[in-house]
Amino acid sequence: MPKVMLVDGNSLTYRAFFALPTDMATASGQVTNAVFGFTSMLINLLKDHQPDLLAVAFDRREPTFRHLALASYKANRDATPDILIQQMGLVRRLLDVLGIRSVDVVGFEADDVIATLAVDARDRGDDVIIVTGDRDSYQLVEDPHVRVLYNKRGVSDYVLYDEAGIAERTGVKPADYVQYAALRGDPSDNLPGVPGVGEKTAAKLINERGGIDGIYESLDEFTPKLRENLAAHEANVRSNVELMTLVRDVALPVGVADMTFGNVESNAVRELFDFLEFRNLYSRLAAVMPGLGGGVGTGSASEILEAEVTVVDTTVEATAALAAAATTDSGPVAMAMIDRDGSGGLVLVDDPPMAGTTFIPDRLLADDVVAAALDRLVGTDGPGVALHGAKPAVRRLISSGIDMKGLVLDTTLAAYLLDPAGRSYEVADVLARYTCLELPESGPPAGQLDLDGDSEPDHLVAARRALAVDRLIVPMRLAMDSQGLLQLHDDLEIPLVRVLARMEDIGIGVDREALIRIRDDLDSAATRLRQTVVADAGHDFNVNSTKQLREVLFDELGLTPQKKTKTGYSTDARSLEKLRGEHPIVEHLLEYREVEKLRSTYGEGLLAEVGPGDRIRATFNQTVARTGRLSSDAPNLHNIPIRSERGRVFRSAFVAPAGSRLVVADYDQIELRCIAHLAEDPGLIAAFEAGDDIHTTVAARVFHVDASDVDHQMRSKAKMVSYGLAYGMETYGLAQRLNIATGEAAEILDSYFEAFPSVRAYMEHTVAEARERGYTETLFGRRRPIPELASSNRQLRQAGERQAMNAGIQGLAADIFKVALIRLDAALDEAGLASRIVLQVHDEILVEAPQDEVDRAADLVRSTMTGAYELRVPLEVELLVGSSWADAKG
DNA sequence: GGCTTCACG
DNA sequence: ACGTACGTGAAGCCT
Repeated sequence: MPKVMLVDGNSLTYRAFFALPTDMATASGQVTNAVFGFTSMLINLLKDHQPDLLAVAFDRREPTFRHLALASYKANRDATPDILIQQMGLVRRLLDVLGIRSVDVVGFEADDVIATLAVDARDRGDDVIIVTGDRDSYQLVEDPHVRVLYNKRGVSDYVLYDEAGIAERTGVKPADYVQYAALRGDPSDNLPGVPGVGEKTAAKLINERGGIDGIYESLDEFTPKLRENLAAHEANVRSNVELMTLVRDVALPVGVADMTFGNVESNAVRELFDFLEFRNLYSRLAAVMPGLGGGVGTGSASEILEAEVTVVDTTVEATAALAAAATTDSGPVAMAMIDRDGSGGLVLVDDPPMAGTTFIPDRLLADDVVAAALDRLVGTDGPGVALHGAKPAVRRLISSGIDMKGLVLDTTLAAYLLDPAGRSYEVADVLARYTCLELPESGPPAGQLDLDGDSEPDHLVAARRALAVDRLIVPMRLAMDSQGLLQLHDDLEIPLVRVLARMEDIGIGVDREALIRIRDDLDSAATRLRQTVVADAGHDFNVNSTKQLREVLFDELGLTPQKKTKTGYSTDARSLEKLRGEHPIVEHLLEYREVEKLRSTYGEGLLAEVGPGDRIRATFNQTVARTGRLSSDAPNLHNIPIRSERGRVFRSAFVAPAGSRLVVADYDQIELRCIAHLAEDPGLIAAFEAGDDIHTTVAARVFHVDASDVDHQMRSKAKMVSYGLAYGMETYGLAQRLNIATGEAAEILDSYFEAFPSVRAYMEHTVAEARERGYTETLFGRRRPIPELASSNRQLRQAGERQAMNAGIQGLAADIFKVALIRLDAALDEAGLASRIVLQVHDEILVEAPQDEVDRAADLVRSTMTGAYELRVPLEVELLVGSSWADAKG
C-alpha cells in the first residue's frame, strides 16, 4: 500500500521561522532560519517515514501587487513578515530543485489542498500522513488510513495521531473535531469560542448531545450560566464551524498519482545550497534523496573549481559550438573573454553545465561565418549571456561589429549591487562568497610578467572564470532577488553596460595641438614659478615635497602653522591662503601649485591618453562609487578643470571633429531637486515649481529679505548651505567654509530649517532608518551598508550619519542620470541618428552630433533627460552647443 | 601602499 | 574635549 505524505508548507515554514533565530543569515544578508528549519524538517520526514508519494501545499490568497512599482514598494511592508515571505519563496525553490510537488490554488489555504488530496488518496486505498502544525487537520483523521503528524513546536517535536490518538488528545472523534473546536474557539486563528467552554466541556457537550445542533436543541438542560453563554455565542459557533471545515473538493492541478518525487536537479540543488550556505545539510539530504548522489560539491569544505577546456581549431567547429550554445534552453550562457594579442579569444560554458568549456581563439572569430554565429549567440534573440565584468568584452565585440544586446547577468555588477562597499569584486572572491566553490590559484595576474614561464595558458584561466560565472548565475540572482535588487540589475545596470561600452569605444575628440600648447605654456610657467619659490626659500629644495616644504615654511621662514595633518603641519591651499602677506613665498607657492597641478595631471596626463583618431577613451567604472555614481579613470574625465580661468582652457581642447558639434547638457540642481522630492518639502517644491533661481529663493527665505534684495554674497551663502545640507554639514563646517563665526553659521542653519522644516525631518528620518537597518536604500532600491552607524566611536558614527544623509540624495540623482543615459542612447539609435554620447560627468551628458543632426539630437537630449524620472519637482536641463566643450553656448 | 594635495560633480 | 561636508581619481613623495 503506497505511503502518501502531505505537508503543510506554510505551517512548517512558520514553525521553523519562529523556532530558529533570525540572525541566521548568509554573507549577502539573506536570512535563512526558516528555510533551513524547513529543509531540516523535510529531511527528517523523508528519513523517518519514507513516503512513496509526496506533495507540499501552500496557502495562496488573492494576488498581491507589492512589487509592481519600484517607488511604492518601500511603503507597505512590514519588517517581520518580509523576511519570512522571502524565505517562503526559497522553500518553494528548494522543492522545485528537489523535484517535489508544491501545490497551491488561488483562494484556498494549504489545509484545503491537503484535505482534497487526503480524500483522493484514501479513496485510492493509500496510507496518508498529513504533516502540519495546524490542528484543523485533525478532522481528516476519520479513517484508519489517514493520520496526522502534528508539529507541536520547534522543528523536531512531533506527535503522530491516528483516530484513537485524536480521541485521546481532544476527547472527541475526528469527525466531531470541527464542532468541538468551534465551541472551544481557536485563539491562534483569532476565532473566539464560547466563554466558559474549554476543552473538557466542549468534548463533554459534543459527546453527550451528538453535536452542535443537539446542544442547541437542549439548551434548557444546562446550567443558567452555560445556557446563557451558549445562546449568546451561537452565531460565533456556527461561523466557526463554517470557517474550520476544510474544503475537500478543491479543483487541483495535480492528482495523487502525480506526486512522485526525486527527479532532482543536482546542480541546481548544489547552487541553492551554496547560496543558502547550507554546508552540512547536503550530505544529510543526499542520504535520503538517492537521486542526489553522495555529497557532491557541498560538504564542510569548499570544492575546488577545475575546468576542462576544449580548444576548437577550425571555423566549422567554432561555428558549431556557438550555434549549439545559441540554442540552449538551460538559461544564460556563461562566457569569459581573453583580450590579448596573439592568444586572445572567447570561452563559453558547454551545455549542459558539466565541467566542460570551449575556447574559440580570436583568429577563428575573425571569420565571417563564426562571427555571425557569435552575433546570434550574444544578440537579443539568443539565450542570454552572463559574464564577470562584461564591459571590456562588450567593448571588444563592438569594435568587431558585434553588438552584445543579450547580456543578462554581470556577476561583478551583481556583487557590487549586493555590497557596493565591497573590497574586491575579483571573480575568485565573488565565487567564494556566494558559493562553496573555490578557484585554484592561477599564474601571475594579467599585465604582470611571467618570469617563471611555467604559468597556465590564458584560456585555462579564462575557462575557470567562465565556469565560475556559470556557477554564480543562480546564487547571485537569488541573492539579488532576496534584496530587491533584481530590477536595478536587469533594467538599469545591465543596459548601462552597453551604453558605457559604446561611449568608451567611441571616445571624445581632442585637439592634440591645442593640448600640447596648453601643456607647454603651463610647463614654462611652472618652471618660472618654481624658481621664484626656491629663490624665496633661499636654497634649492623639492617644492613638490610636502615634507621639505613644511621645513621651509614653518621652520626656516617661521610662518604660522594653521592646521595639522597626520604627519605634520598642513601646506594645503586653505592654510596657505591664510598666510598670504606673511611672506612673498606664499603667493608664489599658491600659483605654482595651481600651475603644476594643471601641468602634470591635465597637461601631461591627458596627452598621454590620446588615442587613435585623436580621441581619448576613458574607462567608466560602474562598480566603484558606493552611492551608485559612475567613476572615470585612465584618464579621469570627471574632473576636467572649469572653476579656474587657467584650468578651464583644457575644455577648449575637447572638441567635435570638423562637420560635427558637441551638444552639452547638464541637469540643473539635480541633487537639490532630489532633496525637495525626498523630503517633500513644500517650500522647496514651490520654489522649484516656480522656476525661480533656487539659491536666490533660498537666500530670501533664510535671510528674511525680498528676493529682489538678495545680493551676490547672500546667494552664495545660500548655495553653500543647500549643498552642505546634502552632505550632513554642521554649523562649524559652514562657518569654516563661509569664513564666518560659528554663531552666525548656526543662525543661518536654524533659519534654513525654519523655512524648510521637512528637510530636517527627512535627514533625521533617513539616519534613524539607516541605523535600524544597517544600510540606506535609494528610491530605486539601491542599498548601501553603513556599519559605522553602529560604531561606538563617535567620530566614525557621525561620519556614518553624514554618509547616510547623503547616500539617498546622491544615489537617487545617480539612478536618474543612468536612466537618462540608457534612454538617450536608445533614442538616438531609434531616431536613426549618427549622433553619439561621447562623455558623461555625473549630471552632464556630451553628445557629438553631425552638424545637420544638432537640432534633432538636442531635442532628444532634452526630452530624455527631463523625462528620465518623475519627481515632485520638474527636472530641468541646461543645453549648450559648441565646437568644443568650453565653447558650448546656449 | 600610505599620505597629501587638488581637480571635478 | 574632539572633530567637523558627500562622492571620486591622479600625481608626486616617502617609507
